[in-house]
Amino acid sequence: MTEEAGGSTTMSIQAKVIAEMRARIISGEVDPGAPLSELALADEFGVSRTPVREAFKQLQTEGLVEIRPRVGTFVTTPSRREITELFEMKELLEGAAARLLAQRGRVPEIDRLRRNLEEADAAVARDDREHYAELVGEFHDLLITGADNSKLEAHYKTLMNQLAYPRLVKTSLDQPGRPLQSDREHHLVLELIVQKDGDSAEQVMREHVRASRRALMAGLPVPGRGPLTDPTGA
Amino acid sequence: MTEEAGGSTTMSIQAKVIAEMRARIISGEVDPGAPLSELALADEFGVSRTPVREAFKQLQTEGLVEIRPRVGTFVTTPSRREITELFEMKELLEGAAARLLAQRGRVPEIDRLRRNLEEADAAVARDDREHYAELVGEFHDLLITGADNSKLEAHYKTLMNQLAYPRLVKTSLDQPGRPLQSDREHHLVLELIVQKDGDSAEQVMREHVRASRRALMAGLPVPGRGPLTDPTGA
DNA sequence: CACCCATCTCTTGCATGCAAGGAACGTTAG
DNA sequence: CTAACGTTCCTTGCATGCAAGAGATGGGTG
Repeated sequence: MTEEAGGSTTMSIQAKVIAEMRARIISGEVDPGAPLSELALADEFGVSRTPVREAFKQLQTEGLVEIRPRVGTFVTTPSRREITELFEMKELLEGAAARLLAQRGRVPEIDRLRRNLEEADAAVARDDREHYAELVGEFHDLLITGADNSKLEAHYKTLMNQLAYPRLVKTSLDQPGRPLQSDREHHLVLELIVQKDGDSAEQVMREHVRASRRALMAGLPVPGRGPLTDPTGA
Repeated sequence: MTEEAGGSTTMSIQAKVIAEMRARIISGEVDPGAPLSELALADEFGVSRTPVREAFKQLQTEGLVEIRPRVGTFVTTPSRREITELFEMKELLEGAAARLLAQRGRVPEIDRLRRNLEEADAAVARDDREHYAELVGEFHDLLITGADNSKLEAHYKTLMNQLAYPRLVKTSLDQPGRPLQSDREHHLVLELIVQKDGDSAEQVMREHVRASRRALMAGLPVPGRGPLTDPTGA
């Protein structure tokens, strides 16, 4: 959160552990609910338990792992309710970002959003869902960045990490017709932003988030199934 | 963030350190920018450096301290820009909370808000700013709690901690006429919530936050002064 | 056969020791 | 007197050892 991932030089080894573990969790490389042994990770990275332990502490604050004292550390498994809450926050923050960006007027991010949509149009046209998924991520990131509020950006990233969003996007885009619809909604939002109509931009953006959430939920396996065997998910 | 403060029993000593340090920073007991020595704190709490160190790690993720590698750990000093950003987020989240609460309809928090305002009216009437400040904090907390979104609540708390809000409220209430005005705005917001007019509730709540921010900034010492000697405040 | 209890192992929590890197200070040269 | 340099002290980063607690596993009993 504070330092961004980069080269391996000048990066403390615990920063590397944090970046690596975060990537694994977000990408789904490690399953939700899976136990993370300090010792095993330490051996794997060739370091002692200490930096691994401190990495866990930070990942816990970010909401990615859960440390149960004297028991173990586990990858967080968001309950259904939490997922709903996370999307509510996503809608809120992205809507606000759209409005803020509209208020800022002509800034570089606008151009980058334009280029993003040009590429996206092409990707949709040739049904390249993989690439389109990346562009969707970039679109939302650009929107947030364009709001020019570092706190909003930081909290947004935390939320997306908890959702393991990159993994989810593809699911929603597998819904028939969703990519085209999504692309259209992006165009509309950008247009309203360019017109400096902040209110409408926020409104449409929020509706877009809700739509994407619906498409996503529809593509999920089964309501009660998944790694949510844990009864703590109230 | 994950565990709430409570009795000293069954609480790991690092949790105690975290709670204590957080309280000190928020209350202003330690000045922004002040160095926090691991060793000194460890001695004071009668523990080793390890739990203090882990506490720092978490407080850093919460944005309350800054760990400069090989140099030291310091209480964060939000730049002027960051304060603006934090208030922007405050406005956003509290506005959303008001709307969400309005949508929820009749819930216990509504009654608690009513009782809060009754007490607040009395406090304002007898010019008890101290007590009113507490009630203001409770009002906003109840609003957030009433939104029934744990993520929103968690992020809100983090933001308020970064603002060292409890300390700021009193400043803003020292503006002449501000308590009465503030109390009125609270009443209006609650009324709109009861009427289930979410849109208006959000709008009025956001305006209220902006007003309180203005009152607060007006009461601050001097724009460029204070512990903000750090030129990083772009 | 089912259930309860003791033990045993694996987990993390904390204490401590050592090393590397900054920053500040005193010193010395110009 | 000023400025540059070398040294010293203080800071955190990491490794390791020990102890306490939770969970699993086995044996014993009703």
